[in-house]
Amino acid sequence: MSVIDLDPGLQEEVSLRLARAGQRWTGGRRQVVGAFALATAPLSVSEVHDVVGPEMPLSSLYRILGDLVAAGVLIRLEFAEGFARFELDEGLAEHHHHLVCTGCGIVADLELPDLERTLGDTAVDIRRRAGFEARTHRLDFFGLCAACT
Amino acid sequence: MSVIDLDPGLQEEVSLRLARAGQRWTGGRRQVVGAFALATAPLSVSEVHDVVGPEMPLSSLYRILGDLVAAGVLIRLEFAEGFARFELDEGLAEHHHHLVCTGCGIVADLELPDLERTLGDTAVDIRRRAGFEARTHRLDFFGLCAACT
DNA sequence: ATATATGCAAAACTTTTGCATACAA
DNA sequence: TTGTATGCAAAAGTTTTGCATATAT
Repeated sequence: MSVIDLDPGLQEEVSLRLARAGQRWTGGRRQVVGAFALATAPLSVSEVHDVVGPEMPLSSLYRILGDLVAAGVLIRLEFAEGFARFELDEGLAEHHHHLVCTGCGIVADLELPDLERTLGDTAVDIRRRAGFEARTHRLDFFGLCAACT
Repeated sequence: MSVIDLDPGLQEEVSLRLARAGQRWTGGRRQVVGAFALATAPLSVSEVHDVVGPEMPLSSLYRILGDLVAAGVLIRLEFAEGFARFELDEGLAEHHHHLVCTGCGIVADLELPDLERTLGDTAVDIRRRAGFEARTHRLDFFGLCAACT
């Protein structure tokens, strides 16, 4: 695998979150975080594996991904594909949503700043109506990408 | 398992969708659809199994769930739990969203009619901006339920 | 009668875990 | 040095599939 130069700000914030979780800033975790720093859409385990290289055993990769989720560096997503995807957690990347093409399966990131205010208001409303304390939300659109239309 | 009386309107629409997919309205599918007609939140395979009873082999249940998804009767969801959940597809139940408690894992349905108009506008905007033809969307809120707060 | 659906058994695929060794702090 | 992380091997959990039999139309 190649050495990826991480953005210093990202690196600092990631190692802080690892430290808070009692975790160390190791070569394996550096490689995996590097893969996500380059990504513009959520990555599957096998896509991360392709980036970090086959030298990393899948068992280690799964363990590292779980550790990074536990440390608040990654979040785990699923798109009804039968396997998990991961992306950088809040504060390490802009909050965004997803476009999922039901034709070819490609997943693209999408930022909707105008909608965020509305969704924030909705979260307040949900707390009043249902007593449910919404912390985060997830919004995905499903349809056909330009190539599949 | 007990015999569940399906709502006649639901039954008619489901058997229509099955027929369009070249599928038959069988006892097993009737039981499974019955389980979803009673549900107020997405069901996991094991929850459906609990309702229809242990006489139905898991292989048959998985096959029936796949068939019902193919026929447009159910949609498959995943909430990063490591397994799939299913619920009735559009037109067989009101369009709704989900509240997922990160404390106890419970998933509740939530209708947000006011937000639907905004999301529809957003879909139009996405088509203009990204050339992506959004057909449906999915919005889930994650946080703590009243009991877990 | 004929094609589809189901049950059983086996397997495939994703993900997790035990334990010995290697590494970060 | 000391506890955490990784590699290897094995297993667990979820989901899929082949084939013979049963069922819906």
